[in-house]
Amino acid sequence: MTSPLAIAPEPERATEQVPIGDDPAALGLRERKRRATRRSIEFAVLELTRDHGLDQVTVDDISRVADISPRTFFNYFPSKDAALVGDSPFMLDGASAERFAQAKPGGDVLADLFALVRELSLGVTVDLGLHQLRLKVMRDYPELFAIKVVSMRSLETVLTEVVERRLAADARATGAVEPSVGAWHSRALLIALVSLSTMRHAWGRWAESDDPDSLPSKLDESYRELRGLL
Amino acid sequence: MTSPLAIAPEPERATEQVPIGDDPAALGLRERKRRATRRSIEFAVLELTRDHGLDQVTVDDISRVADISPRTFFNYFPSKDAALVGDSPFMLDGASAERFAQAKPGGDVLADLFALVRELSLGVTVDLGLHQLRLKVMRDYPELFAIKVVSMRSLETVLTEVVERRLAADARATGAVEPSVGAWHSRALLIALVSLSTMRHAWGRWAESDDPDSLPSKLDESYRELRGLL
DNA sequence: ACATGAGATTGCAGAGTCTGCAAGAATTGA
DNA sequence: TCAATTCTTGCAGACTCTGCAATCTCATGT
Repeated sequence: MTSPLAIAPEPERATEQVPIGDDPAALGLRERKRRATRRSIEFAVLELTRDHGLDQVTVDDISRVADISPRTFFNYFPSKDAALVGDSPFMLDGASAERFAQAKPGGDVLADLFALVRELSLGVTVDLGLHQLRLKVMRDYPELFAIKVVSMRSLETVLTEVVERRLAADARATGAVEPSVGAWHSRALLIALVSLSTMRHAWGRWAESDDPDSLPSKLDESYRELRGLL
Repeated sequence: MTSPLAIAPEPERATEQVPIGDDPAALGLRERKRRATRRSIEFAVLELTRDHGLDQVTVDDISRVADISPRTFFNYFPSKDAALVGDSPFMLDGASAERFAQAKPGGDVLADLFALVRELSLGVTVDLGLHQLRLKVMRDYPELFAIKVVSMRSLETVLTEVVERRLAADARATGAVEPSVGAWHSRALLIALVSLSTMRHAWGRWAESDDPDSLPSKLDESYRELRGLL
């Protein structure tokens, strides 16, 4: 074990150089090859798992199928698990986060947060085949959900931070002086956690469904159900 | 990797023979030794981590400090991580679960569930020294929270199942025919997830605090804050 | 007290994950 | 085409974890 739960993707490749909308052909040969390799690894690990079972797949197997050396596998993923679960479908970009953090005060923070997440989910472009294969495998091995959840841990941090900023801005605007900074943090954390579990709920139902485009609507449903709970 | 995330404690030791209230001396020598060994392993891994860092601790080190063979380590814990995070403080026992599942219909499921969890948390008897050491280490390495969360995955399953039974019983009693079984399951899952994230919230604040007995009150606070959100 | 069996500990061999390093191959930009 | 950069690969090595079989310890009935 290097550090427990090495799941996050590679330590941030430089995205600066890559053309924004990641056009198909506008990419250099290097980047295209890299993506292809990454994809073939993800396919390999999923197919092998589907066909032989979660515990029966070794990095050697994966590498053989993906046609790379075992060493190269670890240039792409920090662990076997990471290749299995893939990246988080939710990626908060700075601009949206800023907009949320500085929305007009007095609004419903939870509702706004969900609107934000929903918007992000619209931008999710999944590789169809990969996506469906992954969902199928995850249905067979629910343990993977847990890994997936852990891989979203960074999202928890980011969400908490942005909610905290929002709460602070709100309070500043309305003049309502909340007790302490700690209280805001606590509240922000709770909001983030509840949102995340609702996202997880939606995500799970999305995984069960057969419509890869239904994530936003699942999010809506889960959010509505959440409000109904209370 | 055997199965990803081997974190759950040993495959259910027979609890039948052990005197109910696990009295100190009433236990056989065997059981007492076993507990001592387990404890010394947990201590060893935490102390080593505190002193040398999460990534610098090997099973060999742990075994040396705990004075057992490396092989024996794995007789007690399925993985290094498992020893690090220890058992879940929440353990749903059959009787309480049953009582919850069959409570009078029409009640507030979420509230009842929290009452149940709160009650469980009262029964948590933590080894003071171990507990505080663990919290200290977890403060230094927040990644461990993620592992802890994963280790509570079984709780998610159990909670969902019991909530589902409760919902079913409720509906049967009131005659209100919910659409489908799937809807119940979905609802139960959401309730379980939201409860878990609130528990996690409380747990985190408990970990930050210095009062090892404050878990129930933290749960109350988090629950109240949750209701305030909506 | 003693024999017997169930349960625990240990060493060993072996499979598997993951890292650092350095040499060699491919891509890029000028 | 040349030089800089970036990738891939093989190799050695540290570490995690499992199955097996020998040995030792505790529990139990007589």
